[in-house]
Order: sequence, then structure tokens, then C-alpha cells
Amino acid sequence: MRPEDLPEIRHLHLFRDMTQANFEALMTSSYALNFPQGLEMIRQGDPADFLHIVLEGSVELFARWGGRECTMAMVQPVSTFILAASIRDAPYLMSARTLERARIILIPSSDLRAMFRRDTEFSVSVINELAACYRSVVRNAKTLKLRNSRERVASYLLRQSILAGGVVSYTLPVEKRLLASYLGMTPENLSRTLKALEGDGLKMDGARVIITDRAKLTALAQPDKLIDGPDVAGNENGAGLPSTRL
Amino acid sequence: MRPEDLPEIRHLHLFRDMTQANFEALMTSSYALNFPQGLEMIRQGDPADFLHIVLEGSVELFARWGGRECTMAMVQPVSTFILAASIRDAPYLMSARTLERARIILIPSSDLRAMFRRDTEFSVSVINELAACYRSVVRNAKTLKLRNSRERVASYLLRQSILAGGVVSYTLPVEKRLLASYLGMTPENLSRTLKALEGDGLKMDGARVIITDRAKLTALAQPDKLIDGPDVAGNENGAGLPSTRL
DNA sequence: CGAGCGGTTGAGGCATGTCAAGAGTTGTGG
DNA sequence: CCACAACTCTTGACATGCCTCAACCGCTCG
Repeated sequence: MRPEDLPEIRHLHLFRDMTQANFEALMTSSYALNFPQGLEMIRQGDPADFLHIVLEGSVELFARWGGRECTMAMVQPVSTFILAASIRDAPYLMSARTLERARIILIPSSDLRAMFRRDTEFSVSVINELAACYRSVVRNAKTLKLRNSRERVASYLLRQSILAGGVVSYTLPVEKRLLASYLGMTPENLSRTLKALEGDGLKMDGARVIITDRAKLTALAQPDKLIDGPDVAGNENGAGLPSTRL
Repeated sequence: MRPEDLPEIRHLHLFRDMTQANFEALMTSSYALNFPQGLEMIRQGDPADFLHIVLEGSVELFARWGGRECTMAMVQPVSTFILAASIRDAPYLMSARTLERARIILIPSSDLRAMFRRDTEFSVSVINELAACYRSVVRNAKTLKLRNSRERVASYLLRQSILAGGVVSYTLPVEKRLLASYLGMTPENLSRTLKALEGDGLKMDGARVIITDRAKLTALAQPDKLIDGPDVAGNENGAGLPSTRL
């Protein structure tokens, strides 16, 4: 591991509050790996021997079943992934592959489990992180069950705009193909939906998103703090924690 | 709270490993309530002031958005629900209503948060519980995105059969209306799907499920340990933790 | 007994997936 | 440097899964 990696990891919520000695202990048993693009570094069903942290590049979490495949999440630096499996010492429920060349830290699960018995602040951090992850997946499930594809697309695009600081125009952070899978639809359907949203306040130019009428698009997407996260302008409810990635 | 409630709560994974003194401290600040059937005791968006435990009866967790509504989970005794919101001191993401008359324990969230800073064993239990909940929702999301409604129904019915001990026949634990919503479909569609599954090894008689050809039904459902939980007979993968409720 | 509700069934429509073809882009190797 | 392969994205035609609306049955409960 490179010395300049450590401060970045230390800044994560998960590791911010533990003692310096314990942090260093955890890091000495860990190591860093550089993966090429498109490499499947985690295969669902394998034992979760390591907690992973993306330092550079980006990672796709996806799931397979009976020949089908779908994107579950996209992980950008700096964040951890598959914490739950590491903790339960259980098989990964999702696979992971690099979307671009990526630098990944691996922390042995057993060290992790030992550590939160020793460091109370760390265990509190783990609890908070897990609770946040849980809520994130619940939001995901809600959007899948309550919204149709058109609404999912519109709310996704709006949310991205808001996370980027309320900008009118931005570039999609991922390929449309991937986005389609994440939103639970086919690439063809996404393509058509994007075209159909012209006239509802949206304009696409390749991977460039242009919000031509935010009010109109918002009326269609009906962003909700209990689905899209507290940062989205919207309705009456809620307050409080980071929204879903991707 | 009734004295006979305590042992039941104590047996939960969440409270099993904490010290007796801490358990008693937590219980003295808690109280029990009896709710009539159909009462919405938690409304999504409200602050999560209490961790809930179902002792008797059953509870439906559901979500609303823009006039639509769907069932997210069914909670049977004895289990906790909405642990994550209590911990994050965040608004509930889901609403809850009683499906029948229910006896519920309420533990103040602030006491809960204070407790896992004091009792290491308890914090480990919370971590394990949250990780299990997280994985449960991920499974749920996987089944929604990877399987069509026919496959969801078939795998649900098979899983119930297996959880009941591999029985050939059993009664649905919930109304079909509710089950449909849980599985992400309309009651009409569920009704038709159940009828269509005759000829694939299934026979319905009202709320009674009869598996006439397990091999055939299994071939259709393709149960997977990484979706349906480790208890289902099936493919190569996985080992390890409780499956989704309902 | 009548109202209300869950369940079923049918008819019809819309949303979404499938299949196929073509344009544009990127990466690679000769 | 070009040719080619591979891939994404788009578009069209078509099939189908699923929903909507409506009617009806049977049951429960006031």
C-alpha cells in the first residue's frame, strides 16, 4: 500500500473515529491491488474474505441469475463495498467488476470482525455505515416497485443534477447501457424513454443531459426524500443521510 | 410490559448476548402496546423515535409514493423492525400497519444508541442484525430485477414449502392480495399466474398450496441460495443466514 | 339481510421486452 | 495509417407480460 493512500481511507466515515493505533493495525494487514478495466474481482457466491475499498477508478456491483444479469450499484471513490458480507462471514450476494482501471484496498474480513470488538468507536461507525447501506437498498427497492421506468429515469436524472449542485446540464457518469440495467430496464427502452422525455423538460445530446424545464421534469418525477434521499428538493418528509450511489 | 414478555425478547439474536443488567436497563425504559387490527402505527417520514418488536400478531411494512402503495415486508413474532432508522435517528422509510391484533414493544431509539456504546456484545449483535437485514433487502432487490412475476411466485411458494420443513402442502401465511403486492404484481395477475402454474407442478385450493410435482416446479423457479436464502435446496453457491420474512 | 371485501375471470390496452438492422465510436493489429 | 472487429446507441417492427377496468361470486360481519 502506498503511504498516500492512508489519509484517504482514514477520512471515510467508517474509519474516521477509531483510534490511530487500531487504524494502523488494520492497515498493516491490508493490501492494495490495481485491477485492469473490466475485471470481475468478486464473484457472487464466493466467501467474503475481504472488505473492499475503491481508491481510484470505479466499480460495478451486479447480480446474475439463470443467465440474466443486472447492475445493482456503482461504486465511486472513495468508498467501501460489500461490508455486510464481510461482517457476516457469508458469501457475496453480488459480483463486482471494474468499469475502468481501479485501485482497490483489501482488508481481511477476520481482522475487521476482530476490530469492532476491540474498538467501540469503530463498532459504532460500522453500525452507522450498515444502517445507511440498508436504507440505501430500501430506497432502491421502493423506486423499483413504486415507479415505472419513465419516472425512474426522470428522477434519476434530476437527482444527478442536484447532486452536481443543481446544474442545468451535465454528462452522464456512466454508459447508458449500464444505467438502463441499474434502473431495471433494457437499453432500447432507456433510449426510447429519454427521447420521450423531450417535451417534458429534458433534452439529451449524446451523454449530455440538459434540463430545459426543471419544473416540468420535477412534476413528472415527483422526487421524494424517502426514495431519492434528503438532498433532493421535494416534498414534506424526512431529513438525513447520503443518497444512493450511481 | 408484562413479565412474561421479557424472556421472549431476551431470546432474540439482538438481545441475547448483552449483559443482564444492560438488558434490564433497556427494558425499563421501554413499554408494550396492544394495537387493533389494521392500525397504521408507523408512518413513513416520521422520526424514528422507537425500535419496534412484534411479540404477538403480525405487521406489514409498506411504502407509499404518489398515491401508489406496495408491501415491502411482513413481520412475524418475535422480531424487531426498522432498526436502521432508529439507529440513524432518521425518518422511517416505510410505514407499518398491523395485519391482526398485535402486541408491540417500543424501545426508545436514544436508549438504543446509548446502549451500543456501552455494551460491546450488544453492538456486535446490532452489527450482525443490520448486516443480515441488508442482505435480506439485497436478495429482495435481486428477485425483483432478475425474475419475472411467474418465477417470483414459483420461488416464493417453493421457499415457503421448504421453510415449513419441505412439506407438500401448506396454507398461505398471508392474504393473496398482500402477497401480490409483496411480489410486485397486481392481485389479478397473481390469481392468473397461480392458475397458470397448474401444469407446472402446482395446485391451489383457496389459500391452500399443493405441490404436485416438486421437480417440475423447481425447474421453473430455479431457486438460488444467493436470492432465496441458504435453506433452499438448489445450486452450488453459498451458506449462512436467515432468509427473508413473509 | 345487505354492505364490504377478497378473490377470480374476461376484455382490452399500454408498457416493456425481443429481435433485427444500421450508424457512430473506439480499440487493435497489420 | 488504414482496415477491421467489437461495441454502444438508436430506431423500427413485433410480441408479450402485466396492468386496468369491470363484472361477478362467495364469504364475513355488522
